[in-house]
Amino acid sequence: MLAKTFVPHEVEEAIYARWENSGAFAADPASGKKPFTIMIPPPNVTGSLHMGHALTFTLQDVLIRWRRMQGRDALWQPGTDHAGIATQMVVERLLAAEGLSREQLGREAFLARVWQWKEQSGGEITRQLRRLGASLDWRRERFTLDPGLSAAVRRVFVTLAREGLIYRARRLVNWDPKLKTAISDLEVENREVKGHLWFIRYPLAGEAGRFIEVATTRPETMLGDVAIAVHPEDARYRALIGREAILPLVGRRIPVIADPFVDREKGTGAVKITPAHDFNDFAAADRYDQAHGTPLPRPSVIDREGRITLAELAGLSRDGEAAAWFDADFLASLEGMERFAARAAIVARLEERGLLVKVEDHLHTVPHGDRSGVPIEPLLTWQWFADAKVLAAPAEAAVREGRTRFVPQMWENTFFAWMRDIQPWCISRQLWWGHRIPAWYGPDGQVFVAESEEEARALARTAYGEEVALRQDEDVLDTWFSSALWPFSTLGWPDETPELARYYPTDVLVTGFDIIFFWVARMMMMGLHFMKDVPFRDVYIHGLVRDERGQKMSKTKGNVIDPLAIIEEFGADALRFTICAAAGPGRDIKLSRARIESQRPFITKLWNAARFCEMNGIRGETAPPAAASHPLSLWILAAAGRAIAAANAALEAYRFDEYALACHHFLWDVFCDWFLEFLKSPLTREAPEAAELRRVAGYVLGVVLRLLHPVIPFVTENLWGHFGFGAEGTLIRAPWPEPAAPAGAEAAYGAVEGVIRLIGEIRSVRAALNVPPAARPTLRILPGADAEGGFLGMIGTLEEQILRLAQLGTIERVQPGAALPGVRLELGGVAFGLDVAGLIDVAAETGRLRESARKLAREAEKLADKLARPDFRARAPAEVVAETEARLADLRREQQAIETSLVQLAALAG
RNA sequence: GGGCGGUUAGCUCAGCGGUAGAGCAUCUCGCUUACACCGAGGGGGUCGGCGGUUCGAAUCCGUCACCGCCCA
Repeated sequence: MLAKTFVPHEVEEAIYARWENSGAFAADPASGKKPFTIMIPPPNVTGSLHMGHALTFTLQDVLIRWRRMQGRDALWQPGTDHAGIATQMVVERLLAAEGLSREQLGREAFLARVWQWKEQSGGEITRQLRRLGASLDWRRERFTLDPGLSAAVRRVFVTLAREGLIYRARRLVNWDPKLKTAISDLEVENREVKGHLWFIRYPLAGEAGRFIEVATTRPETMLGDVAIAVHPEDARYRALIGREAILPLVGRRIPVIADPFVDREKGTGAVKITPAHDFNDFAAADRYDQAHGTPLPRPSVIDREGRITLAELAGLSRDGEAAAWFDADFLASLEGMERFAARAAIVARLEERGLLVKVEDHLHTVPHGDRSGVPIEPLLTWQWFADAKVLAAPAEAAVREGRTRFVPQMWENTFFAWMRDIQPWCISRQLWWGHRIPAWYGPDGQVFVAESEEEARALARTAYGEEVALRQDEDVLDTWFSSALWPFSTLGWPDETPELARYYPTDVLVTGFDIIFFWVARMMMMGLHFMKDVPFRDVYIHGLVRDERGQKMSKTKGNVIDPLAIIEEFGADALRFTICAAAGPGRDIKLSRARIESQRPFITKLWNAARFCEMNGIRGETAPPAAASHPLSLWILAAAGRAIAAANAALEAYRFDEYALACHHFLWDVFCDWFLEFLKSPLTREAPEAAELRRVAGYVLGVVLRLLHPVIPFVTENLWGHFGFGAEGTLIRAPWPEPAAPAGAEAAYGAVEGVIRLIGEIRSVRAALNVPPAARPTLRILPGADAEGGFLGMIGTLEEQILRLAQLGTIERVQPGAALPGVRLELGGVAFGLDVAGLIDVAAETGRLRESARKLAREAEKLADKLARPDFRARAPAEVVAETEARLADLRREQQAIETSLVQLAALAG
C-alpha cells in the first residue's frame, strides 16, 4: 500500500543510488543507438549548488532523460573546471589562517596543498547534483587539470603558437593589483562610481605665468604623463599645439599634441596623456608616434601591487626651466606609496603649489576585477595572447549559416556583436594553479614552445647548437582556455577515440546568457579550429534566477534560496517541476519559496491519483488493451495521445514551460478530474466494463509516469516500481510513450467532451441558483432535429456518471412537444430541462437569465456587425467567415433557449 | 551615446494577425469512501500611451514613456 503522503527524502537517495549503480546514466558507445549528447558546462570546482545551477541542470536533465527514454544513446558529460583564481584564493585563505603565504610555502608545496584541498573539499557540487537528480554519466567525470585534458591544452597551445595565432607581447593589460595577475576583458566589470574630476594647471614652457588646464579622474597617474592632448579644431588650444607644457612635480617638458578623439565638451577640453596606465592614452600615444618622428615614452609609474614606482622616470630628460618645477623630495616620498594614498598626496601637493584649480564631483565608470573587486590598473607587461579575431571568423560564419542555432534566436545578436569587436585574448595569468604555459626560454630569452620539456630542449639544441639551460614560463593559462576545449578534450582528443567520433559535435549546449562569451564563443572557436566542426548544433540560452523582487540572488544581499534546503523540505521533484514550469523562453525566472510551495501540490496530486488507482485494483500495464472499446477507454487514450504530442512538441522546441503545462493539464484536469471520477461508479459496482477500464487506467497511469519522468524523476520512478510497470529503478530506461489511437477514438473523444460540457453546465446552474447540494433534481432530455448522434448516445452510455457528477436524481427522455419545466439548457442540438422547480428562487433565476441574455445580445451584435461589413465577406478567408456565422448561429440558439426559459419561469411564478 | 529585452487579470507569466489564457491569490459553496497540498462554481483585463498598415491588431510598422540588461 502506498503511504498516505509521499515523503521525498525517504526515497530519493535510494532511487538515485539504484540508478547510478545499475549504470542507467551510462552512455554506451558500442550500442547501435543514435547518440544524444550534452556537455555540462563544468561548474567551478570550488562551487556549491545554487539556484542558477538548479535551473540549468534541471533543464539539461529533462532533455537527457527524455532523449534517453526515446531510445537515444544519451551522454551527459560531467566534470568541473579548476577555476585558477577562485581555487587559489580559497587555498590562500586557508593558509592565511595558519599564518602562511603561498610565497613562503613555495610553488611545489603550494600546488600539493591545492591538490590536497581539491581531493578533500573540491567538487562538492558533484555530490549536490546527485541530490537534484541529475543523471550525469559519472563514470566519465573529468577535471580540466586531468592528464588527458592537460595534454589537450598543451597540444592546442603549441599548435596555435606555431600557426601564429598565439603570441607573446608587451602590451597594456587589465592588471588586478590585489590578485597580482593579468585578467581578460571579460573578467573586468565596469562599475559606476562617484569620483571626482580634478582640474590641474600645467605651466606652459617658455611663458612664465601661463598655464594649460587639464581635467582628470586619476591625478596620481600624472607622474607618467607624456603629453597633453587637445582636439585639433579646438580654437581655444589651436595655438598651443606643437608647443610644450611642463609636468609639475616631475619637472619634465611634455608636448601639447592634437588628437581628434579628444572630447571638447568634457572637462577643459585638454587631457593629460598617460600611455602606461590608460587604454585610450596608449592608443593616443600610438597615433602620435605614427605621425611623428620621435616616439613618446611610456613610463610606468605604478607597479604590480598598485604602488608608485619611480624607476622608469629616472632615465627621462629634465632641463633647466622644467627642473624648476621638479619637486625632488616630494617625488621621492611617493616611492612605494599605495596608489590611492599617492592620489591624495599628489592632489595636496598640487594645491600647495597653486596648481589645483578646482575639484568637481564626477560620476564615472571604473573597471574592477570581477573576482577581487578592486579597481583594475592598466599595466604594461609581457603576456601571451590568442588571436581571437582570426579564430572568431569561422565561429561567426557557423552561426550565420545555421550550423549552430541559438534558441531563442535573439541571442545571435549578442554573439555577433561580441565577435565583431573581439579583442586579442590575454590568456596568461600570473598564478600558480593551472596549466603551466608550455614555453621555455633560452639564456638569451629566445622562446621555445613545445608540448614537453624534452621537446623544447631538442628545439633549443637545434637553435643553439649545444645543450643550454632552459627556464619554463612561470605563468599559467586562463581557466577558460581549457574550458574552451571541453567538448572534445573530455572525449579523448587529441587521441582519435571512438567517443570523439561518436559524440562530437554534441547536440545542445544549455547555459545562461551571461556566459555566451566565456563559453559558447570560445568553445565554438576552438571546436571549429581543431575539430573542423561546431561543438554543438543548438545553444539553448535560459534566463537568470532572481528573487521574488527581480533582484539577482547574492550572498551579500542575503536573498539567496538554497536549493538543497528546498530539496530537503519539498523534495527535488517539486523544485524541478517549479523550475521547468517557470522556464519560459528568454526570460529571467523569479523564484521564491512561495512559488515552489505553490507547485508542490502537483506532486501530491500525482501521488494521490496513484493511491486511488491502487485502492481500486488498478495495476501497471505497459500496453493498452488491444480490444479496448468502451468510450471512456477510447476517450482517455485519445486525450493521452494529445498530451504526448503536446509534450513532444514542447520539448522539441525547448519549451520547458509548455511541457510542464501539458503534463499538468493532462494529469490534473483530464485524468484526475474526469477520467478517475468517471471510473468511480463502474468500478464500485463492478460493471461489465470494469476490467477493461482498469487495464486502460493502468496503462494511462504509466503514460503519465513516463511523460513526467524527465521533470519529476523520483516520484515517478517510485510509483513505476510500486505498480510493477517494471523492475525497481527501470523507468529511467522505459520507452517514451507513443500515442495509441484505437479505431473510433476521435469520435468517442468528441462525444465524451460533450458530456463533460453538459455536466459543467448543470453544475454552473446549480451553483448560480443555490440549488442545495443534497437536492437531486431530474434532468429531461429533448433531442432536436439536428442533435449529434454520438453525443446523444453517450448521454445514455455515461448516464450513471452524469447522475453522480451532476448530482441528479434521474434522467428522462421526453417526446417532442413535451414541456421542459425548470431551467433549460441547449447543447449539441439537444435541449435539456433541469427540473429545479421548488428548489430555487424564481426571481433570482429570472435576473440571472436576463443578465446572460444581455451578454449574449452584446456578443451577437458584434458578430452580426462584422458579418454585415461587405469588406469582411469579400476579404476575409472563407473559413473565418463560416466560423463567424456558425458562432452567431450558436449565440442565436442560446438566446432562444433563454427566452423559452424566461417564459417558463414566468408561468411558474404565475 | 549605441544595442537588446520587457510593459497582458492583484502576483508570476504564456499567447505574437482572426471568440483574451494558465498557475497562484481572491469570493461563494462543499469533509461526495485518492487528495482540504482537495472538489464544485464565480468575479476580475479598453493586452503601457499615441499614430499607422489591415476586412480584422495584444499580435505587424512607426513613435513616445517607463523598467531591466549588455556595450561605449
